[in-house]
Amino acid sequence: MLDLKFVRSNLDLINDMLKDRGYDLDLSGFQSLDKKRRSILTSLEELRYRRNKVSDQIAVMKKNGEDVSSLISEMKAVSKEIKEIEAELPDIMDQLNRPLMVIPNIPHESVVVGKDADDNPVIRRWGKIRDFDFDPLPHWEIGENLNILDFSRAAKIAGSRFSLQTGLGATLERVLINFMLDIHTNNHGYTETLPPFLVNSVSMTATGQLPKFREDLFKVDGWDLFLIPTAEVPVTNIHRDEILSFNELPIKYVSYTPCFRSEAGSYGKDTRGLIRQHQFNKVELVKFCCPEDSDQELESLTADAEEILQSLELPYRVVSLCTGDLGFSAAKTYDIEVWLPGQQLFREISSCSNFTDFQARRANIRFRRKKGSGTELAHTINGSGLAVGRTLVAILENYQQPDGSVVIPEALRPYLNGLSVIKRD
RNA sequence: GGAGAGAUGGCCGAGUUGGCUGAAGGCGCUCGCCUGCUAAGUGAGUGUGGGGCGAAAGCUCUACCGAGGGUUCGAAUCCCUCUCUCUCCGCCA
Repeated sequence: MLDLKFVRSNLDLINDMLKDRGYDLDLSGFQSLDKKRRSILTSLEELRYRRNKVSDQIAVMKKNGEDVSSLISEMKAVSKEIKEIEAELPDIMDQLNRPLMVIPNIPHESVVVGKDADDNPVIRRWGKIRDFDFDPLPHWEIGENLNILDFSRAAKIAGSRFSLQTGLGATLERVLINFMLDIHTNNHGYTETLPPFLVNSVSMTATGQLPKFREDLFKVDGWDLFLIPTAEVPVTNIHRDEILSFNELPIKYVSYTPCFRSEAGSYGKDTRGLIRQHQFNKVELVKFCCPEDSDQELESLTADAEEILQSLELPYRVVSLCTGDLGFSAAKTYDIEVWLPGQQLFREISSCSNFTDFQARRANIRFRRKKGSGTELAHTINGSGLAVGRTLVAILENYQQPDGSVVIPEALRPYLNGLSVIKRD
């Protein structure tokens, strides 16, 4: 959410921004509505002032045994008027908030103006793309051949877009989670957290999933609970409605959670394999920092995520999302895309974003530079470090051998009692 | 699921016959003084959101004592609903 005062006085800028992002939003009534809000507020507060004053007066007069009946009947009318004006306010606030809740964040000045993913500039590439002397298979064939991925039984248990991993397929997933958590806690200084996997609607609103993206979420019937689409939601909400102290910033959390997404609107897309699932595992990095540091903190968080791929020796590239591809809450986003030789494409494996104060304003996450000074909104940054299932996919496809076996990356072998290759049973 | 108790400022904790209590007192914290270090002592300050005025510092009004309603001229204090916490029982990993 953007600042009401900022929007009020920068409507032209906002409109240009919306056009760059490809949004169609009419904000023409905004200023007059806000003016109305303030005039209502002013008259309301004047009436309250009178009521407070006279009520005190009544107390004193009563003590002295004076007659207060005329004042009371007068105040009765004032109170009635206050109530009537108060009743108007929620509606006005709602009308003002509705556009405010659906205006996306303002892109960082470094973000390229563009239409869609084709306009995303590639920032850097890492690793050498392997030359295969055979036709590399997609991971679903590798996995089924090795008996570690079973999509048909997953469909029987839960339906499409679910997966069942067995034997080393399950172990590898678990080991990858540990591997990522170990690197981020030991080498990068993140604090590990294990949050609730279901959250209430207040939390979902604070991080921006609600009200705009309800159809992407799984809701628990009969409860005010949703399955989290990413650990970003519970972890960012750790500090909702808090005032952090300057010297504890930046706060850095790493969190493994399963993620649940309805993938509404993606029918027919990536229907095969582990790429687009209703449930998947992710290790998420979340930072809270002060405004002047957030650009740099995004860079370092992205580098922290990249280090996982480097350790696993998986080739990737980093792209910077253009205005048309940028997510709703983000001011700037780097997507890390891993190379998948079985499909001959780069596939997003991490999305690292600086939300500036956009999430913090909704979630009411502030900090104070020193005792007695005012509060400021913190900046929030997060990114995957990494999507676990897609990392497994990348390993299967990049490390596959002509005989159908898959070599285990060196860095993972200590986690697997030295196992160096997954072979057919 | 059943029975009971509670929710006040960064923390602890008063306030429950409704009215100078945005909130006593204590702790913590910040700034100053004093004591040649440390400890102790001492003075002052120390919530957030919103509105108005102001270039700013600031001044002023308003709201907030778990959340939302209600009663009343007036509510932290009374009534209702909800949420959360704690204790006991039941159940369970």
